[in-house]
Amino acid sequence: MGYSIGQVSKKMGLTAHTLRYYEKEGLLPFVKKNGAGLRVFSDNDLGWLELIECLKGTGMTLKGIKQYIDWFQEGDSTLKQRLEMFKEQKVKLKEQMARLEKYMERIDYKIAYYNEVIAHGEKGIWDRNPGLKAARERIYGKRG
Amino acid sequence: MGYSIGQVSKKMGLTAHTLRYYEKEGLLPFVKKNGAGLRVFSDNDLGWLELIECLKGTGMTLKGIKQYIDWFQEGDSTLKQRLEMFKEQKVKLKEQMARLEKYMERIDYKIAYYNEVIAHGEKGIWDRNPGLKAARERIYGKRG
DNA sequence: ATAAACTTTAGAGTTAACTCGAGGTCAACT
DNA sequence: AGTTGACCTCGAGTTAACTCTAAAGTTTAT
Repeated sequence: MGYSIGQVSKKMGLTAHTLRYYEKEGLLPFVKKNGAGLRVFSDNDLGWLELIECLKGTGMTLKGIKQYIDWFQEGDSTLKQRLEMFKEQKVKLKEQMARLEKYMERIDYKIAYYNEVIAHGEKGIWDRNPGLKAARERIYGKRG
Repeated sequence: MGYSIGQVSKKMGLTAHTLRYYEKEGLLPFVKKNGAGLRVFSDNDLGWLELIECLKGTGMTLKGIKQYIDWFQEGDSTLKQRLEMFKEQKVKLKEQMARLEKYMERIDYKIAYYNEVIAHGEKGIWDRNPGLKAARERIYGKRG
């Protein structure tokens, strides 16, 4: 029910330093301290950390995340802003996913290319492997 | 056949400053200069910039990208390293894509949640909308 | 009871990746 | 001839997000 900073550090894959830094930046306004001044994280705090991970992982800055947390703390008057923020984040995320698909194609091509060159040398590679040639042209256009 | 730094800047969405910075860091070893000392980018250079974008976009640092370019310039003796690098990058990219799918679920949930709260208030939300409740439990587990 | 392990704060330092500014060259218009 | 605009180099400055240190207090294990 209550976790030390070290336990949370392990669970979330963040250093204790980073957790304190996040708190200092206003990202963890709900974390309590016990009588001795040690932080005690609740399950709810872990939920916030997962949300922070999600937003950070989809390209939001800590400042943007803090904005959301501030809105949350302001209460119901900011519901629309918060919804809007997630909608924007979803658009960005979809773009990002599309970009990664493209990158994956390019990397797959590179892997196929290097496999081919390592196996049979560079000479005559396009005649030998028309599929690779097609992939190359799909990705790079005429040039390369 | 030859592009100025300004043209490349527009084409690639990078500032001229950034392009010069990349060159200084050893990421564009093939860019030529004309008699007046102005950079002249070729189509091949644009290809390199696209690869840089791809590797950067899949989480590689500029230092890592430079490593690849150095290997490339060393010639055939580094073919295996280069293949290995792309294979590793592919693994990371797959992980990243899986992470983004998770994040998308969470964001979709948040959007559904805020839509519901804005439309009908927070009271009785779980009874009113069992699908939302199920989504919530799928994403957050027991807590929230 | 005492050592080892963990946590605290405040503040300084680091890293990656830009980002900018000053001062200068050069070609093209007016 | 002068102005405009794009380009050059060099070096300094900025930003985000950590990352670390020191000195002190707390908890846990023997």
